[in-house]
Amino acid sequence: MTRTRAERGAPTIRDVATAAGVSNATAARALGGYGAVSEEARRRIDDAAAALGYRTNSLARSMITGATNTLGLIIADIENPFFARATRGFTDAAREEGFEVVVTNTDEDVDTERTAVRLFMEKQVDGLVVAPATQAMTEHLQAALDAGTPVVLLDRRVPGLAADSVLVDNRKASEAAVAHLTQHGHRRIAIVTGASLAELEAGAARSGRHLLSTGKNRIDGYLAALRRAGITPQDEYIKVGDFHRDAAGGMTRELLALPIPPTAIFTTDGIISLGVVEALQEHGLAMPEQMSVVGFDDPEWALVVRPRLTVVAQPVYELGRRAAQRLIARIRGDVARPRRHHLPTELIVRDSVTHWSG
Amino acid sequence: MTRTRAERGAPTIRDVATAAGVSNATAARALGGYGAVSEEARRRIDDAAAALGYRTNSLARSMITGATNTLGLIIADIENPFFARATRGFTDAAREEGFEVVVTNTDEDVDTERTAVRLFMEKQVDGLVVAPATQAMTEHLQAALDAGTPVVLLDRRVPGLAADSVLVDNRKASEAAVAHLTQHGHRRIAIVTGASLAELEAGAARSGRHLLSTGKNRIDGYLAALRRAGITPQDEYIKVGDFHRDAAGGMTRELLALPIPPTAIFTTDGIISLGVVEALQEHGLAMPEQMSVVGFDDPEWALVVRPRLTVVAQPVYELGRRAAQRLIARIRGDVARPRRHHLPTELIVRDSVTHWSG
DNA sequence: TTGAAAGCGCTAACAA
DNA sequence: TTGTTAGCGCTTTCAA
Repeated sequence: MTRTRAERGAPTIRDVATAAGVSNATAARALGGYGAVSEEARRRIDDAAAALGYRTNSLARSMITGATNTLGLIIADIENPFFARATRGFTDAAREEGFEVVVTNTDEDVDTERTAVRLFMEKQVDGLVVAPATQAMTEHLQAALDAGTPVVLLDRRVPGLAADSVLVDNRKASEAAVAHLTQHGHRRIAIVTGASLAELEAGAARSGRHLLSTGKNRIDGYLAALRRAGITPQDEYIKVGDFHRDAAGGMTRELLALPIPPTAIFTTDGIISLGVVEALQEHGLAMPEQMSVVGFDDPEWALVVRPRLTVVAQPVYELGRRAAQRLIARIRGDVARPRRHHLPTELIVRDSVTHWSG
Repeated sequence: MTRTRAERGAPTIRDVATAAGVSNATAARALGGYGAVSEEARRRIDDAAAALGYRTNSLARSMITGATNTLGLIIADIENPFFARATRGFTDAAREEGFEVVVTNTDEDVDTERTAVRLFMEKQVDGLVVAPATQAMTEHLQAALDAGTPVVLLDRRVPGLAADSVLVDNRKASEAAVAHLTQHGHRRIAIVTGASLAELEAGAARSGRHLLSTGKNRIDGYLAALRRAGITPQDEYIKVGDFHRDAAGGMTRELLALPIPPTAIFTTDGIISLGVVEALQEHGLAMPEQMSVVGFDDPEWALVVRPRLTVVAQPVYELGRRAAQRLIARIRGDVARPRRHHLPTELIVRDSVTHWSG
């Protein structure tokens, strides 16, 4: 099964050329759509190609042109609706421009990410979009850049890396979400958020250092909103776990078991929102009367759950599109100074927040 | 930006060989991990490679070996949680075996599917997994097979195509779901289901011909369950639209506007379930008292919606894994007769069905 | 164990 | 407009 085309009997340009009675080069020009070919020759070549069932070998072409028309996409988890939607935006935009997409999940693991970058580079992808698992340990991204492969960061930034990033202003968006809570009289407000494996292991979550830019900015926004409202942040209201539903549920139960539990929770991601809402329901807590909730990202179920979930939504599909567009611009030679591309967020007020006058 | 490696200054095996003072061939053997190389030479080559920052060009390798270690995955929509989860299973299993994955969305469009197959073949993928948009017009799949590229079908079968398929017994699963309804006394049971664009345009939905094997089998299962219960199927209770939430909502409203509306609805897909539940809520209908619902697939929100959704669940992740495993077995030379690989489904009884004694 | 040489299927000068 | 001739970077005989 591991044979060259010829061994499998697949016709090459040479075969087509012979059959059409022209030279190798002429057939290549007609089939490749470059250079000048007479009508007459083109017809004979097309006929011969059709008769033989000729198919281009893009590997051979890429060897010479140096372009594979393929983009690498490195994300944490395609199953996470955020990444699924961003991927959709990315692949749609890529296709519009004639590019294909190779995808890998890292599960927020830096080693996996490193391997993916290497593999994609070896495959000669024309560019990479990465949602990096950490801010530190990103030499592999720098190496890609050094090798001349454009890199665009999605959803997360890496300070010091000369690459475009496409994301929302997470700090501002979170501040708006939490301000919505303080404006409703809440003063005991918890945050349930996620971090990558490496960071959790490093205890970074605690210290607040090395957090994903996104996670860190969402916590910062939370803290800023509290401060603005004259509220002193409390450590036991800040929960950092991994990006899974069960982890979020566990953190919620810890919050509820506190001597003085919070009256509101800010969840920083759709999957976390799900875990939190589920745990609150299991606990028999009435939302929003006994517990208000604001989520980040607008999951598909936000409208069918009761109360309907109030959220800060980001334009996820557009994030993916923009990442592709920026990357392709770079591939095509754009040498402008790399910058941060911020897309707007929107606070969507529904029913999961109520006034607190405890 | 479209330059060969040499032009970008990327070192090749030749460069490493020169630096290490050995021949091209010896360096290749050491770096490629094949053939015999002395300890001494290997050390010098590895050092030189590291010093130069050498990276394999897998395109060149694939040209010769005829294998790209890449699998093509062609699905309708990565945003659909069913496909997202299947994709995750697929890529996880592929990676375990040393394969990478290229993905494309077809949106159930046959032309897009055809293009994707051609592109992937030109890229010399080692094999293809396809969730085909139709049963008819599948010459492109036959062509792939003819060219020696293994194909495995995911979730849907194509009669007459000599390819493995990995899916559940949709007829049986649907029959079980609808039987659950008849056992609860329901006699006016509707089905809301999806079909591909081509089929909808062809009016196939009406005639029941050319439906996706999966869609068709789910309708057949529904009809069988009705018949078993001595119920005569009614055309106006059979709704076929596209695989989108809004379409499902629209069909639900049509059902509710009927002179004699159904007392229960069977939804054949997670996204459709969402649209249906949403429309029922908007309509102010009490579930399950005024309307019972059974869904196909177990969406993430099934536990946070009230009533919690009763569903027939399929092992989606495992479906993706199995597809990858079958494909890789084929790539490695398995020539057993192609067969259907059925995975088990499970009826998960929750709260969205109640007895009807109208 | 090593090296020389051929060639995978295609594109890209260059000359005619 | 066409053909000739070199390769792209690697693997793979074959002989030494």
